[in-house]
Amino acid sequence: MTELFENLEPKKKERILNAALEEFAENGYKRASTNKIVRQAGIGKGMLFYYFQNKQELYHYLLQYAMDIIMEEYFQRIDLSETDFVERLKQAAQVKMQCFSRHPHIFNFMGTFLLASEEQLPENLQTRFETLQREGNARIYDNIDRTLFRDDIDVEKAYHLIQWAIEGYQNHLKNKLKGEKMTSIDMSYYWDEFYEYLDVLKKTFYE
Amino acid sequence: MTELFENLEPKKKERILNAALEEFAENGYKRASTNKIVRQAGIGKGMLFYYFQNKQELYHYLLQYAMDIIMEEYFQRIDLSETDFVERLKQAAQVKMQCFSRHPHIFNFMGTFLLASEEQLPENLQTRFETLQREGNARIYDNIDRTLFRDDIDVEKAYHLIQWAIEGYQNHLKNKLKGEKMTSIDMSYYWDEFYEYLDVLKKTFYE
DNA sequence: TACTCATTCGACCATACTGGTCAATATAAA
DNA sequence: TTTATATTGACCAGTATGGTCGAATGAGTA
Repeated sequence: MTELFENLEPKKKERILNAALEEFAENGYKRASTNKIVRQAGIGKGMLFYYFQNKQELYHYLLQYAMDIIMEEYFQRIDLSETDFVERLKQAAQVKMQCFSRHPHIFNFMGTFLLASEEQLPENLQTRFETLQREGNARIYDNIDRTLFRDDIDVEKAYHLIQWAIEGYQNHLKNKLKGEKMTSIDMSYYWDEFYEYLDVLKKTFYE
Repeated sequence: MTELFENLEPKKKERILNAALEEFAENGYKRASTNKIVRQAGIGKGMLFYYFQNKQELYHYLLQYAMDIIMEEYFQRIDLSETDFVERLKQAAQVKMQCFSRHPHIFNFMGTFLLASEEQLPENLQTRFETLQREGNARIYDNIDRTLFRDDIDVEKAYHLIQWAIEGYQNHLKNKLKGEKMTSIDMSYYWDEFYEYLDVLKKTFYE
């Protein structure tokens, strides 16, 4: 069925993808409205069900699509040769930001999916998802130089605390910038602030 | 209108409160269903609109109620004489947990309210809400002994990093225990683990 | 031109649920 | 018995749902 969709003009395809990702991101699977999606995408109702058999097939397609992007444009680009944990996370944050600016709805979509886990996935998607999680973990923890840490603390705990702190900053920023147009914001200020926080983390957790 | 509700048998009152808090917590204001609330509370549809003029009045009542509880059973019980920042947050976490076990839906309800901010509040609730926020901040940051921190880092940044890290642990725990019945969990293990994380924070951020 | 076949649309469908009403009761008090 | 209060759920008009389908359009071809 979906070959029809694949062969669409890229612009139209993207409009539909974005509309659908956004709607599912905001409302989860069950509550997302196909009516809103077609309205937002600027196509007739019939087309959506011409490309996809039903709402569920569309959703599964989006999941596959989102996982592919996160794998290829985020996880795979995290530099495993960087052995400094904080630097690794710094680089990961940069790559994530690039990925986000190219695909603004992907992360919200995945976030809603993770939070809700509303419906059982078919097996291929389920295993794909588990692979994704494993790869994500590996890209953060593999090949880290543990000797950088002060030796009076548990390194595993340090990993977690640093990660939580960084996620905290990112959430804090997301809240602060909520509502503002991303294009009109000077990000360099926030990157600098972010780096300052990272320096504090290094100073405190490294010896 | 609400005096009728206030004078209800406590058990019935509580059933209605819990049903409503849960429904609004899960769905936000607009999507919450009064039908589900009455079904869950085990009362007839008519009664809800006998106690409250309409959905909105019910919602505002719940907001007031939730804010009162958070103020009196959470914020006010945070010990301002504890000047050690980490210890302050530790004690706050304990008090929060007590409050949570007495009122399991309050925090989810407030969380959804904060996240969505769907509708404009009447002035009295709005100012009440701002007071609550101010008090919450004060209870965390007032009368902290800043000299405990190592002097090669910015104390304000340390505040934030520590707070984010602790929130991170709490979220991590919430996810981990999601689905499990709270009553069947041995919390003492997780408290110990939590304290270990706090010790790491002290070791790293204090001098 | 005439015929074919892939696209595209949106009115339409049965179904479900919404917040809120109200006439009918049950219960209790006087 | 009368009066006042509590309680119910069938009912209302309105909205939204996922999905269908006949008709129209357009492109390519013979």
